[in-house]
Amino acid sequence: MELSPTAYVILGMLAVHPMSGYDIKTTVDYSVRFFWAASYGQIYPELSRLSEAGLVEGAAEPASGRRRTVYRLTTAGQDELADWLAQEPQVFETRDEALLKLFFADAAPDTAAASIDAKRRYHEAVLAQLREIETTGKPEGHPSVVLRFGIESCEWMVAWCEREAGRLREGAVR
Amino acid sequence: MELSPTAYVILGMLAVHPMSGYDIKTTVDYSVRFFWAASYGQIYPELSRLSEAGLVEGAAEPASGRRRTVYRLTTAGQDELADWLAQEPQVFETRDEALLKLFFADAAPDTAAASIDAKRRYHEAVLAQLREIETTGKPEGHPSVVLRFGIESCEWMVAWCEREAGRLREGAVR
DNA sequence: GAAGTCATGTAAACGGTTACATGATTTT
DNA sequence: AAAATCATGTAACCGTTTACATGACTTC
Repeated sequence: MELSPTAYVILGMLAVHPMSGYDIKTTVDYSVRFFWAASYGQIYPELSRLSEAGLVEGAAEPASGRRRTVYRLTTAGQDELADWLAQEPQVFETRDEALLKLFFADAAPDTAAASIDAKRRYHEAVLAQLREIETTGKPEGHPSVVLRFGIESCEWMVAWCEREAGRLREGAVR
Repeated sequence: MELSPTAYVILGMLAVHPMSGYDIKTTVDYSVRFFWAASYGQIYPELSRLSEAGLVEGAAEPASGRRRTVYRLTTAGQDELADWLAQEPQVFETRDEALLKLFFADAAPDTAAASIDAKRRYHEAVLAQLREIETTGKPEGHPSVVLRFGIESCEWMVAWCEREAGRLREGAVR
């Protein structure tokens, strides 16, 4: 079967434990969104497709009066997820507007410092969120490895921005 | 004016010196594509739009019989680029399928090593390309700062993958 | 002569975001 | 009573990729 990576995010989340589309969105926003975001506009239609394909199964489980559909992985869904995990990852993409502006900064050299600054602040903000997740969530297993990656790579990014901002101030680039 | 970031990639490239759509694509593939890719399907229509908006100007400059349109920035285009450079960068996005698979690897623990391995090989490949660009292109000014960022961040990524692969082999995660 | 490169462009499809709509429950 | 949260979904739009089409010149 050929599914979009975002479909596998859903399968992966349901592998941990059954949950609603709303729960999936909340969990994604708390975890993988830093390297794979997902919106309601994807999650709900994708859940329908996965259900039709027999990879997940939804059951009405109203919580305190609110209608609610909790999905769980089927055996076929577990197999599909395992197959995907065994395949070589293909997608490595970055969109970094700060690097883009820095690259073109010869056309307006006095903007370079602000671009590096914004990049530093972005990574600092992510770092704060990840540290929050580390202390409140106390993740284990492979998610904790990925979280450590996030924290350490952000630390590296912040350090690079500080170092390069310093070099700019010294006039090393012009 | 509200343009897509990819439009600014075009403006930025033309700020260095006038060139054709084909040249822009070649240059992008050799430089910013690691953090901002662009395809012909974007470049040619975007050049038309920018031309209509008066930000670039095209002139027929056939090279050895082949028809060819060389674009250059207008004064308005230079202003537009400078305005954009002065604005705070907004887009910071990463899509990393290896981290995604690693995150879900509790569902198939023996796949984790291969995902980290693939990530390491990806960054090694990029590193080789960037080092090639460094030796053959000898970039200066801000592009060289960005290139150094690319090289050093890739080195960090490769080192992280090696370290974490080692920890996995030692059975530190399960 | 074939393959590769220079060069321009379009159309379809895809993945994803944003905004909107709805409505119940819970918290302030 | 109002604001926030839980919960589900759709429609429009946007940016991007991929595939295709065309054709001339250059290199092997």
